[in-house]
Amino acid sequence: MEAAETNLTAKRARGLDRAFEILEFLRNQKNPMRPNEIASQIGAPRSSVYELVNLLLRNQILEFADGDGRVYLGRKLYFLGAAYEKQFDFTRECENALETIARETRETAQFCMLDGNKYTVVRMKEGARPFRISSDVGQSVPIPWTASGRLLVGHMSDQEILDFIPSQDFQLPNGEWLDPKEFLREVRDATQQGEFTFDSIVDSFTHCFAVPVVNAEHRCVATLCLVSPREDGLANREKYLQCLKKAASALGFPAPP
Amino acid sequence: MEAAETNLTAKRARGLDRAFEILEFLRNQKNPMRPNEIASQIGAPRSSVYELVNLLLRNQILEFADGDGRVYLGRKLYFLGAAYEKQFDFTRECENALETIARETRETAQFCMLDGNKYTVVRMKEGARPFRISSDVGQSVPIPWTASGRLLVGHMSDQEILDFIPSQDFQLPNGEWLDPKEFLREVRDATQQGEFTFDSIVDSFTHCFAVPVVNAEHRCVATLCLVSPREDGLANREKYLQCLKKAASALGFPAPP
DNA sequence: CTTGCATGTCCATTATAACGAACATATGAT
DNA sequence: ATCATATGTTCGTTATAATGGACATGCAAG
Repeated sequence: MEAAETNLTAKRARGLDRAFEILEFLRNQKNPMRPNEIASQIGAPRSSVYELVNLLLRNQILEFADGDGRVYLGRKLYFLGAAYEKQFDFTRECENALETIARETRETAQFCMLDGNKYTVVRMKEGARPFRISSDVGQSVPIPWTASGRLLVGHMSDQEILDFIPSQDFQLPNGEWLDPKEFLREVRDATQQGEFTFDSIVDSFTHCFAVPVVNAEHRCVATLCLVSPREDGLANREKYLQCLKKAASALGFPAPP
Repeated sequence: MEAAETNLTAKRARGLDRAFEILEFLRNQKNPMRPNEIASQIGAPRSSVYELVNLLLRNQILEFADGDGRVYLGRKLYFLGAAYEKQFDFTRECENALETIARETRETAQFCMLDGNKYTVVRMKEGARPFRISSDVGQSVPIPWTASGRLLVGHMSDQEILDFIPSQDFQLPNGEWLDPKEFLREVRDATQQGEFTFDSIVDSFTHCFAVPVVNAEHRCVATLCLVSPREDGLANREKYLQCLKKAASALGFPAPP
């Protein structure tokens, strides 16, 4: 056939990939949905989605969520996730660390990791202030928007980083574009210093602190961070950083992910 | 072809099913394994397993666990599991319930559900005794071996139950066989009473209490149970049951799974 | 050295999975 | 009544995924 020049000729997607696309989509929607709706939203053939959804239902990876045909993530995923958590048991130590940090600083403490090529808050402990600053656990956020992002990609080469982060993620919430060169500089700097702090890009009133949690190979596999009102952040900078670093070094991490 | 009489002619397995078979296998092994090893253990073609493992690695469903080719359940599963947990938020209430029960009784309290056609402990709070009785969270156990099992299948018909539970699961750990008829009687009785207690089948020194946690349709979707030394169980029977039932009725459950 | 085993890669074959399009049905708006 | 939209099902076609077997490598036992 002639139209071979662009290989965008609507390739067939693999069942496995579609399946995980469905799971990821439901995770982002945070609500049960109809197969039909899923198909149209993710741009997949309906017949394929129906078949996959049935397969996933059979495996308890999905479950019917209401008596009305809507499906959502299933129990099996919980069990598998729990098994992961048990093996790489960051939770327990992590919870302690966040507890300590939140108590000592009275600010909101977070434990963050990469989720694919996005940043996400895995665990959070809100601070003790009357007006607390918090964010959603499990949300996927563009890496360049976050302080932690500067540390989490520190083990990659410049080229790898640029290939890894979707280019549109350099557009900040206010519409401005962050120069990738500038970002790379900050990455190198942050990684070398073992810290990164800045006035948050995603709003106008918070200051963010991030320090790396490293594994045996000295690779940053997660971060501990603190979100504070700007003036308090500036006033307590050294104290906060020290608190974070102490907690981070106490978190012993095993294998290289 | 002639050999059509048995359709055991080594059908091709579906990628998705094999994939989940791999995940489930790793979950049971509780340890990272080589693709090769996985293939031989689950009796799947090596080439298929290698291809699937690579696909799963790409999707972060699996991760390399040591620098040595071994793979284990990945971070994405944790995130998906967390999303499930958030939607059907049994965890928070559940933790409270277990806490209360364990405090009031000083015995080990558990929150249990079905995992496919097995019984599993989802959450546990150990009691306050000098010698505590506990069991592994996340282990799959034959339904007939447990007190909770009598309640968890209560919504099915006799025939459905017998089809659902693998027949060899009626063989108890000591080798004896439990008569399915007897089991069905106990199921009906337990479901009607809203409780089941017995001297545990899996050991010689514990007594188990189980009460149902029901959803809006009055279907048992989980159980709360208590594991105590036999004499204490007998001595405190009414008190323990009342404590469990109070906690169970406080656990409000939403949709039908 | 040879042999065997465990591990990983590559490739041709063919059973089948993903797909699109047609069909079926209900619901609500015009 | 008519149309549009959302939902779910069925089926034939064809691209391709699952498979077995050949090949390559490293390592340890004989």
